[in-house]
Amino acid sequence: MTSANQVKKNGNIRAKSQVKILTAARTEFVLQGYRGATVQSIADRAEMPKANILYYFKNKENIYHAVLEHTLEMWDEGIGDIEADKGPKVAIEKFIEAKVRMSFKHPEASKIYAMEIIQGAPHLKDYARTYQRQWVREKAKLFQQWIDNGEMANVDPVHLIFLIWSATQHYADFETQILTIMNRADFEEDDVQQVITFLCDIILRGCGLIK
Amino acid sequence: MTSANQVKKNGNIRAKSQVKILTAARTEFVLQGYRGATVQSIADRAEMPKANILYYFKNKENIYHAVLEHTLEMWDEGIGDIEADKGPKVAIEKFIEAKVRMSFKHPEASKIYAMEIIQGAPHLKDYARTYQRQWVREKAKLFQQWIDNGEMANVDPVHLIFLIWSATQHYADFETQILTIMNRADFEEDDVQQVITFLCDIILRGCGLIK
DNA sequence: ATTATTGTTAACCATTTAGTCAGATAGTTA
DNA sequence: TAACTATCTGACTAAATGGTTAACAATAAT
Repeated sequence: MTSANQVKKNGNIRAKSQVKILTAARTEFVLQGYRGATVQSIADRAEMPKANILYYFKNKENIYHAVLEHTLEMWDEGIGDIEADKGPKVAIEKFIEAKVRMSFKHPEASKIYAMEIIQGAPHLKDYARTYQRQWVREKAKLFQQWIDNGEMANVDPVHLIFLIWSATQHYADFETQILTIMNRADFEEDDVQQVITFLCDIILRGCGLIK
Repeated sequence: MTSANQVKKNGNIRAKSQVKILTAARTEFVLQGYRGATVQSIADRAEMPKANILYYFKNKENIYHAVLEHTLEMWDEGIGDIEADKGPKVAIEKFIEAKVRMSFKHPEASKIYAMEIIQGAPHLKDYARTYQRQWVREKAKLFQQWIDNGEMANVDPVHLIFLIWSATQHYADFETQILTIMNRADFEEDDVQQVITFLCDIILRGCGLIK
């Protein structure tokens, strides 16, 4: 057996175990918070002995860091960028759609991030924060150009970004409440589409981009 | 000394201690979550011995319940109702303003509520949930009437309520992130006013209520 | 076949934590 | 003053928790 295959086989067990652990951990961290999630509860959910968990991750904090990192990566990827070349209407539409789909597809990711921020982002490194500031600055500048060109109404670009973030993430973070209010057990594709339509409609009109 | 005064004096110590404890507890619960906040940490913040805390509240869960209850009461009061008699424009304006002011004035209240919902509302009794469903139904009906009368654009009333909730509460829950992005240490009255203006502007236009 | 590496697990330990309790102190009433 | 009640607090306990260790099992390399 070649060296490459060997690494792959070992790596497989390792990778599979880690995924299993991180999946269980993500759920526990959402359900119980950082302190409330115990290594034992993660082990139970992953159906492994506790010691096995600590064989793959040195300690609880490392598990959390891995979960957080994975979450942020996925979030970044899934949302991608705002496409500047097709004008504000398409840009905002695409962005809202991406964020709404992300919220319905991976609510736990949004929840973990939300809890982290609510508690004052104690585990988030500075680079994550400054990176975000940079991102917002950049996009705000883009919106401002469209405003200056008369392509959209004169609304504060930074607050517009906050509005889109909050309105879309709400469906992930407040899932429980929304399901209760709508008297539903689960969301379906129709619901997702309806939210996208609603938000695009109202925000685009709010920005003077339709009608 | 009369019996009334006696009760008042005893009640004063009791009441004052309880307020001190609940204030400290609220902060700890926001910062560390339910499990992360220890009775000792609450005691430290309240500058009392731990045993004294447990003299006034039978156990940790009782402290949390008291915090939660107080939070919900305050939230209800502060927001009040949607005033139906002056039409949709004024109603939405007033509602947004009340919610934004609340978010900036009592961010911890919103944060505790948000964390509770994110984790699946494990401590929230059914009455709180069904009460909310009732509230939303009622207000949605009101919006629907305005829509049917041609007084505002045809937007989904329930999602409109979600939008206003999310957009306003965002400034409380994501305080940390927003301050970082805006590169500020604190919010000032001007910021509050700006948010109110921005949100009213964009949402009212989104509902076809201005321009 | 033997050795080395990787994975698995029960048993154990030190520390933290919620909650108890008995006794001290201060304030109130008769 | 004496009895009574509310407040306060250090010292304690039982359970839970994060993490270690040492022995064992499976797999791969030589």
